[in-house]
Amino acid sequence: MPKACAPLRRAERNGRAVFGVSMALSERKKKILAAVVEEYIRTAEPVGSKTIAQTANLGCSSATIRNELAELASLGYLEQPHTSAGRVPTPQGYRIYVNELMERQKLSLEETEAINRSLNEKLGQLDDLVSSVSTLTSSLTNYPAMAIAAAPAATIRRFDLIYIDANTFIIVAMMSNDTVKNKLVRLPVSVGQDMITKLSAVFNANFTGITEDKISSLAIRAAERAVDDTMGLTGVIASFAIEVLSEAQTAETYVVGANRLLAQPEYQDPAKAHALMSYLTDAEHIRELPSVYSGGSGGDIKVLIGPENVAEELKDSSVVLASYDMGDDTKGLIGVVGPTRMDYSTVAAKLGLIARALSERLGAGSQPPPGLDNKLIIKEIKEDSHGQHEQ
Amino acid sequence: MPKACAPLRRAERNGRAVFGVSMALSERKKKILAAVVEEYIRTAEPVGSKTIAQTANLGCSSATIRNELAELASLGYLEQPHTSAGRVPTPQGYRIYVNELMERQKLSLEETEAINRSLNEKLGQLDDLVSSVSTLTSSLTNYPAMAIAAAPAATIRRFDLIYIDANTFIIVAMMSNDTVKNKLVRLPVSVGQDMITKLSAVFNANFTGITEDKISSLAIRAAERAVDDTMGLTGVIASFAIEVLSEAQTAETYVVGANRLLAQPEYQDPAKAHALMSYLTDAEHIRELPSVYSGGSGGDIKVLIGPENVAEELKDSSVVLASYDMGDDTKGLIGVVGPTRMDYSTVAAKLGLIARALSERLGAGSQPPPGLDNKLIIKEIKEDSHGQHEQ
DNA sequence: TTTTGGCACTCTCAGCCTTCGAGTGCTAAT
DNA sequence: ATTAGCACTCGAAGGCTGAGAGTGCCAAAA
Repeated sequence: MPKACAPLRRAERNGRAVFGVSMALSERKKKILAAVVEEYIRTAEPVGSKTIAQTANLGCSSATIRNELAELASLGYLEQPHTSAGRVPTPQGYRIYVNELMERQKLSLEETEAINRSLNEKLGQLDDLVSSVSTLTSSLTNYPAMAIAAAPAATIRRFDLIYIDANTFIIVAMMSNDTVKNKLVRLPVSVGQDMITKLSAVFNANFTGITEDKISSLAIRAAERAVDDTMGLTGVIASFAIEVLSEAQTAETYVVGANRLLAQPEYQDPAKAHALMSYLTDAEHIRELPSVYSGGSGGDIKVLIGPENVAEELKDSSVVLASYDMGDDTKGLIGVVGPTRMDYSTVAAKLGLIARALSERLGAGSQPPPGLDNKLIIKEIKEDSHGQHEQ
Repeated sequence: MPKACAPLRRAERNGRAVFGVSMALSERKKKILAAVVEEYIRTAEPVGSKTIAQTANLGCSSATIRNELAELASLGYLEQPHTSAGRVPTPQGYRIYVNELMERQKLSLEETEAINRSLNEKLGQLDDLVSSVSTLTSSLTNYPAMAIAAAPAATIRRFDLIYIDANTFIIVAMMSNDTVKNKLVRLPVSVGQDMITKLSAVFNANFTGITEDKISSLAIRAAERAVDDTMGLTGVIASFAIEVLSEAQTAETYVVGANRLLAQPEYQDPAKAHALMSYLTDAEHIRELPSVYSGGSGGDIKVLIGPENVAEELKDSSVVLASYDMGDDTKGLIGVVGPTRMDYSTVAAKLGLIARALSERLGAGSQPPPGLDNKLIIKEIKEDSHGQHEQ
């Protein structure tokens, strides 16, 4: 019968705060809550008083723990699936855990290195940044991951028309966000080099530096007259411009590893898994995430637990988000979805590391390139080529 | 007691062929087999003699059917999950059904139109052809779908270097398969317009029309000397060329709608679903499909039933493949994965329709463009810009 | 010789009951 | 304030049973 178990200070009794709100749990309650959450995260089974008495070594007996558990339950941080089962954290319980109790996990040196290594590799392998980041995050956390690159409205900085032959030319548009878009145009009629030059001039004069909504059919008509275009070439180029602009506006999203959900016991029910996977699969839904992230400024990790999510489909899952800086005005977001019983501390640590690493690489490398090591430059500046896509 | 049930010809008795092999099932056996397969496809439940006696109206009693079923079972076309259950088709049973019994389904006019309409829409909406085709196929069949565009080794037809400012230029490569690749290059040092011109000339002279393996470091060194390059610019451009060439070689693949598996009763077991989904998620695996398709020449539909698949993961699923013609030498493949109890006739019909429609659109539109209707041209020739990706 | 009605038999599935064990809540003692 | 102890609750697992679906076979009918 050890006596190591310090009695509560009077004011703390019953878990009431000394002043006001519910923020004051006795030290012991905190420890117990944390133990329950961690044990439950590990095993996915309701946690009983005995287990806690053994693992967390407060010097209390299971009976004492039982009393504490009952109070934590009446405070709304724990609940019982049924009368004679152990306790399971409620969303509020997880919230307290994430906010106050969870120890910010330090990844081991090996892990950190492993992540850095993968980052280097992956960023080179696939050429679509958003896709690689998402793939990487998913495989590092073992949860489905999403990545978003929200670009602010871009404009076309400059047009180049490359004359190939009488029936063919290429449109190249250099965008304000330093990406380059192009298209090959084949014509059923001949066009001269001079026409191409004229077109180029007109478009550079009238269609650069403006956003999509500023392109009026009037302007297109005007351009058509200006170059004396009877073949609809102006239209072709204008369409390209419009398309490229609207494309630059919509955030690029990627979701990878949805199938990993099936490994989690909470998604053993195929109907549940299906519902969530379908939700994640729709890019529209993913695009809504940044508005949700709003709170945390750069680098911050935001955790949305169960019902804290707005989307009905996510109500009993959790989402962890981190933002990274893409150098120009672009902000990227990476996130992970999982059961509420998610390993928050590890996920948060990994997401944070990835986000920071990305910000450094992209943020730093972008303005003045660091050197002329080909491989590096290529990977850093690279942006628009095309590859095969996973999932 | 109807007498409509024609007796078997003597030679057909016991399902033995008149000459040689097993290809001769009595008419009645065929009808019964087809009925079992179709009923099982519909309900996913073992089919009993009574059900068949009622649905397929051969004028026989259930007892007769029972005898026939027993023979079909001993021939290996049907099996029983347990002694007192109905019959379920074996892979061989499905094979006979697909080869001989299945009526080539004619899609209704509405369906055909619906598909054509979606094709028009989708081909315009998303800009990545392979992705759209895959998405479309999946949503039309309600099974996971994959699409592959296998390109024969391409070469670079021509380089253009666009000078932006002292620190910046764009590389544009026009490929032999009529796609265009580009990259923006930022430099830490200044380059003159003249240098850019020189580089362009050298690369157009020495690095066009060759495949990746023909680019030697010797040639790059030579080019470097030719333009008197001390800044590694040659390397940057060469790297780009190599990358773009190898990228053009690897087949572009896309898999969409893996989550649809979860709707099928045979994948209610999350472990199974997970295994298959993970398999499908890996682009490497998908790239192996064309070799499997080998058999069918263009337009043909190929069906792989259960154990006919080479990959272990597909051994109790089926795959339906169709190829389409992408105009140039490129062949595309679309496919659908599902349980062996797949609705082969509908899926085959839909896949066929999609493949034919694609071949027409892409094959026809490519050589001499049909007219100068912008929207159309844009969609048909379009190939390289970049959008958001589903899934 | 083929078909058919009939019957015995088999096997699964769903429901019900029982048992077992984990875990609680309460109480009395410290 | 803590704890040991005990009665109690409840779900999960196992066994049993009856119902139902379906078969296989046989003898009679066509």
